Amino acid sequence: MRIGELADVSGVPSKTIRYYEQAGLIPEPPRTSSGYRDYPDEATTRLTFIRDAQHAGLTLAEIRGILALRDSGQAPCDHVGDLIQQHLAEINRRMAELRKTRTALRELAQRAAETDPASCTDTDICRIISTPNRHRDERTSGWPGHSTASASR
Amino acid sequence: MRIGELADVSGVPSKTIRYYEQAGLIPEPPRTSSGYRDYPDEATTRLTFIRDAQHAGLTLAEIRGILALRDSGQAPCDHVGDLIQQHLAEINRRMAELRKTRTALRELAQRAAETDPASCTDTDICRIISTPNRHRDERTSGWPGHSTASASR
DNA sequence: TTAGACCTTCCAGTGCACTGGAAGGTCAAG
DNA sequence: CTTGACCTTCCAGTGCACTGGAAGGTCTAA
Repeated sequence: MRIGELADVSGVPSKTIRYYEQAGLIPEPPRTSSGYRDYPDEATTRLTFIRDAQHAGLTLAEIRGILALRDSGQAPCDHVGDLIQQHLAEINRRMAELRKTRTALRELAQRAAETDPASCTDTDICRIISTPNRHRDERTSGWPGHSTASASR
Repeated sequence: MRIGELADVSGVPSKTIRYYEQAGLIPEPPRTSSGYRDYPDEATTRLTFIRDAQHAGLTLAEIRGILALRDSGQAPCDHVGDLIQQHLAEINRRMAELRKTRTALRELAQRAAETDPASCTDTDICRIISTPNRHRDERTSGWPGHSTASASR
């Protein structure tokens, strides 16, 4: 498979695929006689994994580490086991943070549901909501006063 | 509370706090007579939320949107409800991706546990594992051959 | 009153993850 | 044999999220 086809099936641009190679995320593929990159089918799986992990918020450096671990396959010394555990802990940490954010958002949805939607007829208000601080020097300080009884953590 | 204290209690550098203000993530606080920023206690909660959401993989633009929604408080028109639902969907998407990554990592841990740790005595091998492609022009193409029976998705 | 810690604005630089474009080689169809 | 799509390398630029540093004002403690 040449780079363009891989780009099509994986949804990752050719440019980005070359960049990933250069960044050590995917190994250098064999070349055709004319110098074109010639990818095996597994390449799509790998790119899919990279994109999944990335959308989940992992950096390329972290993903590179995970992939390297995975590629090593035959040499899982204690150190590698530790690394895997570290990555798992990191992922669990991130999921916890995502859950917190989701909870905050659900509370918001709750508040929104409880207020009468009919009370908003002017589209300008919504525009203000979606783009804050576009209209400076308001009279108010802007700090929301909703119950935040002293800081946690 | 002045910016330095807020930085200390929240763990977010003063520079970054000013940057968040300029970026519309936190409102402009009142100033002391000498022009120093004077933050209310809620500021720490807000910074904590920003950091949580960020560690979860949300961009500042997304977080800004969520905070703006939250600040609006009293004007939840249908449009705002939609936005909340969009953000929730996005977060669920990200959590699904995080779960996929975690599953991949757990399989890895499984493989590592099944192989004899005593088979690895040389620290060099581990060093190779943690920093791939630092040693180019190897004889192998580098593509791992482990069972990836045709691409999914 | 002066040292030192803290604050202000402004502007420039950094690292990550791409992304665009130039300049040129390859290949199948017309 | 030429057109056009595809590929190659290399280098430069972009957007995001900071981060550092200059130049200067403020405040407390010795």
